[in-house]
Amino acid sequence: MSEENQMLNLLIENQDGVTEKQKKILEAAVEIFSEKGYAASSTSEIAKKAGVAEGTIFRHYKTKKDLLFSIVAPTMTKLIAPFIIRDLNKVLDKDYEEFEDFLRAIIANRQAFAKENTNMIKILVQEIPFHPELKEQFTKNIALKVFERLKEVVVHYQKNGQIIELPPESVVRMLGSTIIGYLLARHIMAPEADWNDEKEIENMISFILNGIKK
Amino acid sequence: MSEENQMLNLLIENQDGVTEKQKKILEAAVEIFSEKGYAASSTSEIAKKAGVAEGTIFRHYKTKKDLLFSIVAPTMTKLIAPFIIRDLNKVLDKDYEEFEDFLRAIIANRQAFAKENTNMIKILVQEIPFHPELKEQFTKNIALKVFERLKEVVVHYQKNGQIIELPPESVVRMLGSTIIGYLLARHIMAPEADWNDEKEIENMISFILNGIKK
Amino acid sequence: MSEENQMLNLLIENQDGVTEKQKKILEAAVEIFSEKGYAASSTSEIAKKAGVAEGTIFRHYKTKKDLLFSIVAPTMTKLIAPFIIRDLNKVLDKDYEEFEDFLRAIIANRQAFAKENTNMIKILVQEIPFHPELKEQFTKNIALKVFERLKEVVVHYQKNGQIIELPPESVVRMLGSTIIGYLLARHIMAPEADWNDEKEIENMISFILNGIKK
Amino acid sequence: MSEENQMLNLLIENQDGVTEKQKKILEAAVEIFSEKGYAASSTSEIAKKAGVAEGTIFRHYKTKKDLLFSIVAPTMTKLIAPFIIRDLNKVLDKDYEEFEDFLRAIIANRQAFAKENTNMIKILVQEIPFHPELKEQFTKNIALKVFERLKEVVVHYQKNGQIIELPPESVVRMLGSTIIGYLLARHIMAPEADWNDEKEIENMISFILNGIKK
DNA sequence: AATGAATGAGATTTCATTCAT
DNA sequence: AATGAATGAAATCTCATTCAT
Repeated sequence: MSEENQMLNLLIENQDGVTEKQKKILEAAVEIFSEKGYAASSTSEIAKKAGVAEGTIFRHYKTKKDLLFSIVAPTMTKLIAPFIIRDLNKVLDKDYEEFEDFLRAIIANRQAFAKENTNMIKILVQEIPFHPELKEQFTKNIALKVFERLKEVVVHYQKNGQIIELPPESVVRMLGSTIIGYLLARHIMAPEADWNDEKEIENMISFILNGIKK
Repeated sequence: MSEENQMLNLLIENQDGVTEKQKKILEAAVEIFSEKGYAASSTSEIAKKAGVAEGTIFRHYKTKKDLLFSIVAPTMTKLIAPFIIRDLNKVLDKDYEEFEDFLRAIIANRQAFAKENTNMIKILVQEIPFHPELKEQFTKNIALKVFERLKEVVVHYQKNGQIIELPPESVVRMLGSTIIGYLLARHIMAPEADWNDEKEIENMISFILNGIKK
Repeated sequence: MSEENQMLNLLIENQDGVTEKQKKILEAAVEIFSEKGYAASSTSEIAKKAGVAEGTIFRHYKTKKDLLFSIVAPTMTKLIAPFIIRDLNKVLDKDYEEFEDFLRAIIANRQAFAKENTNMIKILVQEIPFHPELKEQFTKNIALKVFERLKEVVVHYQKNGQIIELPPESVVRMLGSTIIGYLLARHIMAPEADWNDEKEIENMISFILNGIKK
Repeated sequence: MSEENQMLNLLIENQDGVTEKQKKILEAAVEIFSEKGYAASSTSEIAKKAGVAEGTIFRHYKTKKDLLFSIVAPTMTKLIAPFIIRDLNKVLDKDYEEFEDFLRAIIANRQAFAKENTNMIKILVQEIPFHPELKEQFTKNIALKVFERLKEVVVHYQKNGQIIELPPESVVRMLGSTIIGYLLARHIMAPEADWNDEKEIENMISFILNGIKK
């Protein structure tokens, strides 16, 4: 389980004074929230799975919503966005000569991320639409920041003549759709199907670069 | 409101013996489910919005889950899939000479669908992951059927030399990702942003056909 | 029990659409609140004593506080104040020639009231200090109105030379202290002691009129 | 604050081995109990206000009720009653010639007491009715003793012809009502109103002595 | 068919109290 | 002595569902 929850582990390590029980609570909550959705999960079930008394949950998190937010919010603000930015910086710094190499790198990177954070991603995807506070944080801390950075990347490769001169926002959106679409199908919607990742990714890169016109 | 719920209206018309109250219940349920999610919606709120007594809901639908299913299931089995298939048939029958025209037609068609069924789509997207029965129906009745039909279309255009010789499954998936990604962003995630649909769609078509390589 | 809760009965009769169960709930609540105080009373105990399910309480009163307020607030605004005013009006209209007769009448009247509303008075006395909303209502609807009216009475008897020329506010306060002090001791603090009401009241009247100086 | 809690300070000084923390706990408890009532106060809130850990309270007081009683009981048995008796003795010893002077002295004395012990008085008044043990102590240690002593005083002044020949119990009760009624209004019920103490007291004395008959 | 009061199981939350450190 | 994490019993409250009218 622990390998499957990279973000959660970082989240726990990142705070100090987290007791063993608290850790168990967070782990149980992530598992149950991701499986049933926040609203359909009961604190008593979380307590049971965590092996603590129900009261213990509320000693650490004032309300059930608090528990959700203390999982989701720092994951967005402290973990996801910074990591993505950092990775994009690496990419820009190393200055992949070829856009194709950049593409391959970023897909591999996101693929690894999705694999290691399936549950957390499920929670984000499911709960953000229902909690305006989360939606706002998501927009401000992830969507906009990552979008901006990716636009810079695109402009960079447009300048050195490797990418077509479409509006960079559109390019980013289509890039995003394609990659995220694949990752959702691969890890969230049909993880049990048997996928030939390598080939799928090669096809995807070729699609992105050349389209499907003969 | 009624214009925004094309599927719901068809759903209602398609059954006979649907009373006025039942209609109100379904309308209220769709609205509330899509706004808060199934698990966080209460039957009493639905009753209030529908202007009926709490008991009336249970006269028509044995359980709350029944209510959800009687909205979602027939929408999938009787409405969405057949419509898509029918539209795809139209496309094949009319034999759009150019794949680009086909693409343009199908995007316009799905765009119209998304616009007219925002709430229903939200419910589907949110609830399918949590209800295996729905997931199965979705897979069997929509995903597979549509996928199959689209594959035929792709093969058709591959045969007449307009589409590249990638595995048709991959082509369909990438086509799907790109189009669905756009529609979700456009109608579900950020419907309030001001979009220049025409231009976005042109860019998308050009991306699908030619990729982004210069 | 019913005879001991005149105000409660009026309260119930005064509203329409009060079900049998609701009546039982109000009766049980008044009894338990007056015995243990609001904060120390549990809704489950009230439900048990009322012979209803706990949920039934919350169907009629959104919160426990709501239950308290729906007992206390209308008692103050609709029952106590109007009744006192009405009685004082009777007094003024009948124009008791002698202040002493007025005094005797009002004491008898308040004595009867206290006897018939012990529980309700206990609740008022105990809870008003802890709930600003109630305190405000009490001040506005009872204290001030009754005070004003009593002042008029005092002025009336001052004018016709039966009462000394002290500031009427002070006279009213001292009158009030004496009478309320007696009633609280008699009905709330030591109701089980054996009281010779007639004699006590005569002494009190004589005290009020002549003081204790020989 | 410390000046406002004379009894509390005496209470603390009167016991030995009272640690600094214990003192803080008692101070916090008095403040919170008087503000919200015993039943509505939580030990955790008291701990927070006292600046100690939650467990620390229970190191010194076995239960929450213990905490209440260790504030209220000794205040009644060791402090209030002895003080009143002592003051009354002073009065008798000094042999105020005039009953009026005695009255003035005792009112001033009680006024000072009320001013310096508002919170403690609030707690007594609120909690005694709900705790039979406290009620009994109050009756035995305060009510009866003080009552007895006051009766002696009254008899004394009746003998030397300054007080009317009513039953001394009634005289004491009416004296008590009048004075306590004023003090409660003045310090507990409407402390924020602006009072002209001197004048009020003069009126009260004149009322007690001469009644309100012209 | 429709109502809406009533139910009771279960959800969230509070809180006095215990106990290992 | 002091801490504060942990407990679990009980409190408040919610809600799908039933049923008499």
